[in-house]
Amino acid sequence: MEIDRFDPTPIYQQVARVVRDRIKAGELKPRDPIPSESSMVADHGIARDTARAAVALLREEGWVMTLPQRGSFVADRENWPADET
Amino acid sequence: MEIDRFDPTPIYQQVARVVRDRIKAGELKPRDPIPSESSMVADHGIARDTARAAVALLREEGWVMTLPQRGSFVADRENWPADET
DNA sequence: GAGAATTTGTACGTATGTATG
DNA sequence: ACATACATACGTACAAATTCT
Repeated sequence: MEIDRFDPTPIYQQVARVVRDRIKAGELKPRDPIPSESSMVADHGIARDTARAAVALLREEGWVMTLPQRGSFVADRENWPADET
Repeated sequence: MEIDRFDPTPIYQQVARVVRDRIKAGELKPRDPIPSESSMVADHGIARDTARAAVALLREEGWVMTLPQRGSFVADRENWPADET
């Protein structure tokens, strides 16, 4: 189970972790699109707010970049954070 | 009127501008609390989402800092942005 | 100390606008 | 015309920490 609602960790952080782990694992490569807000909502049964918060966190951490009206994409390796999570 | 719904500028940016202008004018000084989300909702007739977005913007710009469960406060002068707005 | 009020954090739902494919 | 995708904005609810009475 990727999202655990009994885990006190905020759901948006859990969702961010799922995506972050996929990036770290190389499953999602630089310039690949990450799941859209809508698909996160559908996949995890979460609210749009929560999906947006997850993406915002990943963006702040430097893992992804968002192009308005186009989507969010895995950042190029130069922009990846060293570790911090 | 401070908030103009016919102005295409996003409302959260208009609200942020109101607070930013009060800081610039010295009406709100470093370490002073800025209006709470609730009071912004009441004062401007906006949703809490919008108020939070305004505060988030001011925080990103460096004008204020937020202490969880306490409020948001005008940042110390050293942290004020040069201009950028 | 007890209880109420305040304030931010999180989360859900919904709708409209705008841009792109 | 239609589907996709993000941005903005409305509403609601509860939790946790702090502050006030």
